[in-house]
Amino acid sequence: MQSQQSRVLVQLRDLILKGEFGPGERLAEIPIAERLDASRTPVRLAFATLEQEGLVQSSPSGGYVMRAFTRKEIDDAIAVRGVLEGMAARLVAENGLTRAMSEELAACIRLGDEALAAPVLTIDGYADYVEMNNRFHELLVKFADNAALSRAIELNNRLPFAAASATLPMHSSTGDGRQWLLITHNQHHAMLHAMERREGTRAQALAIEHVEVARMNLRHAYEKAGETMGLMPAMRLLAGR
Amino acid sequence: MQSQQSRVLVQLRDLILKGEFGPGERLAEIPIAERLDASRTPVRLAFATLEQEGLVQSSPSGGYVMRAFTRKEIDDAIAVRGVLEGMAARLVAENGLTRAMSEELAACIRLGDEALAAPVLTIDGYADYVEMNNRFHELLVKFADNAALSRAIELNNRLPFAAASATLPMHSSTGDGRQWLLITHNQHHAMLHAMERREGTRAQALAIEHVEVARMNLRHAYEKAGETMGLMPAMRLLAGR
DNA sequence: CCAATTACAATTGCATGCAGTCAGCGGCGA
DNA sequence: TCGCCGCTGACTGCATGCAATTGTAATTGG
Repeated sequence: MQSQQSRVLVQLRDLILKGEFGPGERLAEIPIAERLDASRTPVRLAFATLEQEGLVQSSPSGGYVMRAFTRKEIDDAIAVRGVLEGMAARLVAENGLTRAMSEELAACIRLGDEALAAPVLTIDGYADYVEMNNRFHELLVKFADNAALSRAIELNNRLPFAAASATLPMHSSTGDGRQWLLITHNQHHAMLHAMERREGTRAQALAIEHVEVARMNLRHAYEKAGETMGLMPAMRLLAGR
Repeated sequence: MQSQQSRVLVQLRDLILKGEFGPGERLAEIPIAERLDASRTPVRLAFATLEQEGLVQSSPSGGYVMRAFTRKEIDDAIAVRGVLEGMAARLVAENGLTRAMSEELAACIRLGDEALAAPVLTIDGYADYVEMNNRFHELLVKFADNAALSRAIELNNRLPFAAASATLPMHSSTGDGRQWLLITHNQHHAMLHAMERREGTRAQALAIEHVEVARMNLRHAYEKAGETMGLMPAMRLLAGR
């Protein structure tokens, strides 16, 4: 049995990321404590952590309010992810992949190949791709073997829509979703190829370019806000400009 | 009058960074609460924040213990700072400096010029240089106008010896300390020059190269651990390897 | 009718009580 | 003498009480 505070933290973060609270909304301790079946103390602890993560902000008059995210903030965070993952890819390439690392990444990519093999993308195939994508990015960071880099990427990924797979659902509503997955997956292939050949600069450039699709998805989501809102309730956290 | 929890957080972080606690040492709530003249609650809040910052870690059996930092961790964090500040410099260069920004950076650099003008570096001149250095790096990040980038750099700088001026005292004990300051300050000049001319790639490369001096200082400090320990008590947080 | 002031209710920040748990120490047995 | 077991003391995690402050609403005065 885990502690109350970690349970509350996870559940509260989930609620926030599900768009349960509107931007600027006051987050009162007592209702949340009752809702998560805990006392106010672990809730306050969770707030302190969530403030560090940038999901809530402390109100000058006390207490915490839900943050709003501008489009620029998300876009900037994705750009930062590109630079950080670019560093990770470069480090992996420069340090060289062991046989085991290479295998693990290749196995991961093969899962993506299979998910995209069918001419029409099923829901399951899509879910498989998302999982593969998350795994690939995690492995990349892990193999870079740089704790500060891992921390920076983790912090950055806590922002809504900044993480690797966060913007994937945005174009799934359109017919050409599969096409973009093919393109980004080709970048995965190229990154592995570059890292295996110790081409650090190429691997880095690919990782940086890789996030441009995410930025494009974000742009797309803003234009079709109505459609994406349905499948991504957290969109309401994005303030107008 | 500020809140207890922010006061305790700042004071406790100071104590830690002054090397008050040894690596692995258990940080008991009650003695710390008494020492900082607060109750256990704000101390617990501060621990939660400090854990996010990576300065303390929660013990599996409850409570928190002081973290130890390996040499590789610090070295890696400095490398991450190089990449992030490189991104900042590139963004500033690409977006273009306004007249006011350019002036502010130039004024900052002039202070450095003055501090280094004397043939022998006085204590005051050294302190001026440190302040100028901090300011220059702060301005760089601020002018990049990217919140996610600022956050990442701030988090990274919380690690001991990762921040811009943290490794400066390390070679001040040696006679050639002024020489290295001249070199790094020349890099400041070059970065401003590159940014004014919108040479993004050059500005980025300079910022990345800029941290190599810090890494060298760290190496130096390890070799002369005995000397540096006197003026930087936090060195005891660095575990052997 | 509007604005200002006051009173009240709710909520936060902090302190502390309480129970569960872990660690350290001493004693006992082999 | 060494190792193991049990006990006790302390500390953490959590809940809750209390005071101060803020936000709100109602009432009164202009």
